[in-house]
Amino acid sequence: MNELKNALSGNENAASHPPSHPPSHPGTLATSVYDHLRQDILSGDLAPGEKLRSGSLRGRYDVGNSPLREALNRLSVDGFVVREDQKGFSVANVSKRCLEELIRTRCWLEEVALRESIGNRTVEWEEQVVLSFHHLSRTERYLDEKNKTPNAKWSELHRTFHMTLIDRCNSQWMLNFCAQLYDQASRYCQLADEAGFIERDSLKEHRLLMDAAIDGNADEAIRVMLSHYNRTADIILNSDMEFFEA
Amino acid sequence: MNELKNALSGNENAASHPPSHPPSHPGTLATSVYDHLRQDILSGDLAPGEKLRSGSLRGRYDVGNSPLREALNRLSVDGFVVREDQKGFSVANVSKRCLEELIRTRCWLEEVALRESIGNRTVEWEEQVVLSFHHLSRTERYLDEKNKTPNAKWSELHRTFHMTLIDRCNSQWMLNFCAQLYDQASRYCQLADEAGFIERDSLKEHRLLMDAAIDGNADEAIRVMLSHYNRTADIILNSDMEFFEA
DNA sequence: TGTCAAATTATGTTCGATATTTTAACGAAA
DNA sequence: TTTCGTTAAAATATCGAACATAATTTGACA
Repeated sequence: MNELKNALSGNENAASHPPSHPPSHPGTLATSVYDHLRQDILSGDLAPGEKLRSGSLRGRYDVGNSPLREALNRLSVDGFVVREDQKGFSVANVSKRCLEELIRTRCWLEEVALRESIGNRTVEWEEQVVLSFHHLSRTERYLDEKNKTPNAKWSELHRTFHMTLIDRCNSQWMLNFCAQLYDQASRYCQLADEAGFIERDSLKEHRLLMDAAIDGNADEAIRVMLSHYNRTADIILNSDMEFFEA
Repeated sequence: MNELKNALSGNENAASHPPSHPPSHPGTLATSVYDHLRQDILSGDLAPGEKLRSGSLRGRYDVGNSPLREALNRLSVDGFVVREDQKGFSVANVSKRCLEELIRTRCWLEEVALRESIGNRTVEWEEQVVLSFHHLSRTERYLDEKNKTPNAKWSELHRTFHMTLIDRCNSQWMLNFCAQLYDQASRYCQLADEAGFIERDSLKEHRLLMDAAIDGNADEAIRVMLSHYNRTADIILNSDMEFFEA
């Protein structure tokens, strides 16, 4: 009967539990809904602070109560969704203060992670870094230059590049934390993008970062990376995001 | 309409999931089960690697399927439970390698957090540190010195002391990460305790840590703290825990 | 205009149905 | 006899829908 379906979807990597960005295979409905919800929150399709009523979401994703609840619970631990006992779920809010805290934390962690990773560098790692940069450089930031439609492929490659840099830090915990912070920051980027983003030469910054990293120059790599993050944060903070201020 | 409500609820974001040790009030059944399960895993009552069948757990906690599933999902993001699509849940495994990774990560994060916290220190904070140490010093490590029955009160105060130290790091993310790592490490401690723990003068170590911290001597405080963590790790690694290796 | 209670809505939970995985049994080939 | 592969049966996980409970709104009344 559906052995065929099984055979086809069979080769899905276990990949333990590193939050891989590309939606994992719809092994269960709950997981599928989790991926979709996460994507919709990340993209701003579900606005910050928005109440997540089970009724409307059941319709939106065409699923029952149980898988929906599972997805929401997982997201609430991730920090994308806020749960209040007896009062349901809502999309996590954003604020300038939260963004500052987020970026600060991210800089702390990635500085350590990058230094370790560079300290443990191998030839394979250097090649991965070079390759992921190359892929990034060959991909357009926006699908449509006019409307600044974000290119999902670029987002994925950008994430891969940054995660590859710290990949050798030798701590799955660290990688998970950094991935979580990356995704949170990415949400701010996408939300700001909606409100008209400011272009800049991010490719050059990434090249500098890569060069320093594969040269084993940890101090320089960290310097470049931190200023890269801080500049990004400044741009977002100065953008006129509808969700900011009060 | 509800602009007012939004404005009011606006500043209560973040703090997503401050894992307070004392079981939160049974707001919902799922939350209650979450607390119990977490406690039982932490204490080793549910052994590492053990399969968590919904049937037996439903009986154990006397609840239905949904709240149980909710609790398990939350725990799986916390890292106490491993979820595999279509194959259910099981208690996270432990290993020497995992412990080393855990401690390494913890040292990285807490070094940053403690330095920041000391940098931002205030009179109130110093008083909190002194007080939490005092409470700790007045509480027995074991309820029963003979059998080395762990004193839950001491565990809670110990956690509070360490969390108070880094409380002023000015990042809820950092505090959540450190709390998560603390709880993971605490699980190893409790498991090792089962297998006969080695006593040591931990109070003296804590006093040194406190003294350096309230003196604003960050370097010394960090030195003491890291050696405290590493020594703890060594003791556990050298204990004959039944769950280690194969 | 303010307060309280009924009505309404939404959330949390239980239970039963369905799909998947695991276990066990059986039999053929080495 | 042992090993391996196949198949049926049991156990388990996932899901949907009805039920119970709590929060919120509505509207009557003072």
